[in-house]
Amino acid sequence: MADGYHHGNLRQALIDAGIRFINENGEDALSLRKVAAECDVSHAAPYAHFKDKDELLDAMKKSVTDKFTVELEDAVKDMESADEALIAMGRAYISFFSRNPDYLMFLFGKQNIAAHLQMNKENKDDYPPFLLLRKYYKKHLEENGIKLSAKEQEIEMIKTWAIVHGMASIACMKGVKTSFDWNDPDARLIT
Amino acid sequence: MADGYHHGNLRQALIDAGIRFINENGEDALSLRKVAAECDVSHAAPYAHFKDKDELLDAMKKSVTDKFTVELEDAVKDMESADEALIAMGRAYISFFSRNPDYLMFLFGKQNIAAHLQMNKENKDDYPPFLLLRKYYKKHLEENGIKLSAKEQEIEMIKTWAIVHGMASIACMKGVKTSFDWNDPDARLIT
DNA sequence: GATTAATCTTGACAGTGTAAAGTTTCCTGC
DNA sequence: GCAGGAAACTTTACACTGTCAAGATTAATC
Repeated sequence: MADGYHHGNLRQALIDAGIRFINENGEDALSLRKVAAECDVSHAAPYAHFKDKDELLDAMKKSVTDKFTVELEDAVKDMESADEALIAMGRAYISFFSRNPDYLMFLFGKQNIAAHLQMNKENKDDYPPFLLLRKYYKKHLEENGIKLSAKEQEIEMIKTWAIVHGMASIACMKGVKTSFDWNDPDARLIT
Repeated sequence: MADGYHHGNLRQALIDAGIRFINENGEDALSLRKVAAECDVSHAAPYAHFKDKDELLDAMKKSVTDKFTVELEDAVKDMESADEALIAMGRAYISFFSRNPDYLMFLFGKQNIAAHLQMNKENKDDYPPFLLLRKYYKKHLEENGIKLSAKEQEIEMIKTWAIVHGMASIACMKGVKTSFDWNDPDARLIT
């Protein structure tokens, strides 16, 4: 069912080829026509599945985000305490982008992560990794008997996310060389 | 001297027009030809001043980085203690990108900040904002009589930078809505 | 088996970055 | 003052891009 005029599953093939392509050549070099060619299909074929280039990029971002979320969930899954879970999550977060530095800017580059996820407007901050953080951060507060106001809670949580996301960002800055070893397990991330 | 065949100061005019353009239309919409047209000059004229589009973009980034650095230095200048200086610097950092969210991805988007700054290869991490942080962080350690190994020092400093840069990044994520007020002076940034 | 919808191809168009060759102006030494 | 060369700019050209419209092919439905 993959031969002949109809491709079979072109939509997914385009997404996969696109992700493979930016891994090898970077986002800038990606063009609709090359992705189409990679799938042995004419340059206008993608328009049967995506409104425009951005819609393909959004689908690719969603696919990468899914992989990212799975890694975070895996890291957290066998941890006994919420504290351990948070640390494991932070390490997985940084590790993911250290291994795939191009993904950081691919995912957050346009900064409208709401666009490629279909976030419902009532609950705007349901970015999956953020949801996971929120869940374990709450658990962490409970387990340690820490009482904070809703506002303080949000601030502390964002600070936790910020340090992790900031480290991932710095780790991905090719121009800045630090003596920091991003995979050093001795470097504590969460205070 | 700005009329006729020779423009006078086309190089700077292109940089300024380019920055103005991405402020209004975003980086994606920027093209060499439009910037050239904005300066009333033919589409190939920029090649007398820049090797290619990337070189113009690098010059624009350098210009934005300079403005950014000035703001950081201004924020720090009248502070008495290094602790105050660090906090002021962090707020100025976040404030700058909160006011100009497009700049964050413009500066760090390609992640090769070494490219648009002429960093000498011996001292790779002399990114101006980073140099400023290093200076005041050292002062902070001295003033408070804190003794750390070189490695610990680096780790703590990166953590400080990470939380500030991470907050700036999150503040710029249009898709993620937090209840965090990025200009709230009560939100302490440095521990 | 005819109709219809989905998928894909072909051809076209304006916009892009960039290179080559030609034109205009400025600058320097005499 | 003026030749000659360097710098700045224009014109022309080309390959590549995203996107649209029209047509061809296949799959799905009744």
